Amino acid sequence: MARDDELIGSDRNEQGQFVRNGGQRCMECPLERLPGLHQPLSDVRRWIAAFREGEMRFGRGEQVWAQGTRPPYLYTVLSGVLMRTRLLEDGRRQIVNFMFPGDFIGLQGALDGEISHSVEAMTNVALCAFARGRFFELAAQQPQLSFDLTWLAAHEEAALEEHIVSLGQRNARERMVALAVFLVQRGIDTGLAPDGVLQLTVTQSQIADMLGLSLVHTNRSLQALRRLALVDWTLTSIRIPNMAEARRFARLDSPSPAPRPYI
Amino acid sequence: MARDDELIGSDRNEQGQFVRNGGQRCMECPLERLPGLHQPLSDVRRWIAAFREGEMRFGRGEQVWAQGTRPPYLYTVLSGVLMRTRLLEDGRRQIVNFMFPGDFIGLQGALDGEISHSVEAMTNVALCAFARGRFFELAAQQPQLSFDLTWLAAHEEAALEEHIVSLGQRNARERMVALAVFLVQRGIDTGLAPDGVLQLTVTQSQIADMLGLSLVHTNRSLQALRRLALVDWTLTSIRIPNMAEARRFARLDSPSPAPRPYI
DNA sequence: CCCATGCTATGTCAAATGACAGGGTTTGTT
DNA sequence: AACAAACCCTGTCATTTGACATAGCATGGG
Repeated sequence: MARDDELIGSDRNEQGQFVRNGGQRCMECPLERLPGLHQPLSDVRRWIAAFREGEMRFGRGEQVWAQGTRPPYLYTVLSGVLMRTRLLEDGRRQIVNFMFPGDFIGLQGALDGEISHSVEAMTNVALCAFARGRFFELAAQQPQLSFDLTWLAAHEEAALEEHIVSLGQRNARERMVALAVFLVQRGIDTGLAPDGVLQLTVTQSQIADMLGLSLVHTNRSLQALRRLALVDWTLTSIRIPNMAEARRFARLDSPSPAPRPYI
Repeated sequence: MARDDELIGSDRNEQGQFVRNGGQRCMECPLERLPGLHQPLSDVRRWIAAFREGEMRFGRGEQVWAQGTRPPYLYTVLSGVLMRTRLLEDGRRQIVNFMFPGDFIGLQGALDGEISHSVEAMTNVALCAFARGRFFELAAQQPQLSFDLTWLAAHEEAALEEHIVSLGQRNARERMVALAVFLVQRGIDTGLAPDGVLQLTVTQSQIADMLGLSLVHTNRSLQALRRLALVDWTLTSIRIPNMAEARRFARLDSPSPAPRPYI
């Protein structure tokens, strides 16, 4: 997992560390090297560099956003993995989706007041921070970026759609395989799983909250999948011995190889 | 349900009727009167009028888009209700979401090649058709529209998020109530349920496919809700006697009253 | 070393949900 | 009247999933 230790910390927050900086570091953006991303043109990049406010860091388990609040910043994920969760009043929790490097956090926050979900870091993460108030400038001045943003929104929508299909139509084991395939694929695309094994700490309780299953049933299903040699999912890693077979088992379509833009 | 009979039909399709026209009818757009929509400025509207290609009509049950194809047009819903569905190879079907007047159909289609879902008319519908190929012009020339599009995408995302919470955390009855509240609320916002009762033909089999339940269990749960006087959902209408109580039962947040933009 | 903590595993029973089969009702057609 | 189609309802039984209780197993701190 992204281990970003050399913190240039300045402003201490109750959660997260803010690193104000003019943006010249954009020219050595960590997203440049990632296989699954397509790079912005250099003048667009200059504009992004001027737009950004600084960098933010959070440790595993820290909340980046809290449901029902009004976020001051929007972010692009520079490194690490986060999850988007929703809480019901009675304590039930649903994990809605995941964010990998290159993903944009905050469309909802940009346009509405309060956000309907929380965002929590699953690993140590580094985020590129933009001011929420200046969001409209982006659409007005940079049609390409606005287009990219719409692209990201549409693809996020497609991912949620897939998740809905899982929850609605697939049984416990199929759901797990579908989720594992999704995560590993995103890991490969963003350079977090170069060898096809995603090193990511996910507890069974988190898996349960993603898939809408009880903890116990999650445990049993994981064991079954391990026995079937379909998915080997431990606390710290996800391994899929045979990707094609896993896809077939969960009745997943073949992956779409389109490179993602980022901001 | 929208009964648009005075067809000025010209081009007969195997499904749907296309009405080519320059767009002067935009100035008497049926979306103008709807309570939940916020109207575009008049110069933006003129631009939309020039952008649009014509009008398309479909009857209940007809497919507007088929999963896996490459749609030539993008649409804004002028009247009627549609649903977005996904099919698994083995025949299982998941209904992903619904489209009401003012909704934009096609972000995914605009940006990718093939679309991952089908779109089917639940009533007779009229759609405003835009050419897919000219989509980028919109972002480049009309920042306000591009912004609105992003707004719609973000809110579609929020709706799917809510749906995921339902499927993942709520039991059968709660899911039904949540769905009923969602549909009736959208009906009220778009003028389809002025008296709080949504006149919309939905079969129990469709409800089952939205909620990820079996047909039989759907039937029983519907009856239970009728007995509890929470939701009275018949083949042709949805009535919620006490909205506040229904919301409490399904543990739904209060509705966000933000008016939607449209294109 | 002990202890606390957080996570995974297992057993037993109960509740929710699904599968199958069949009957009833409405509506439209001949 | 007869028929068919599409939908809704009900009974019975099987399967999946959840609830609760408990045990095991690492890891880290004193």
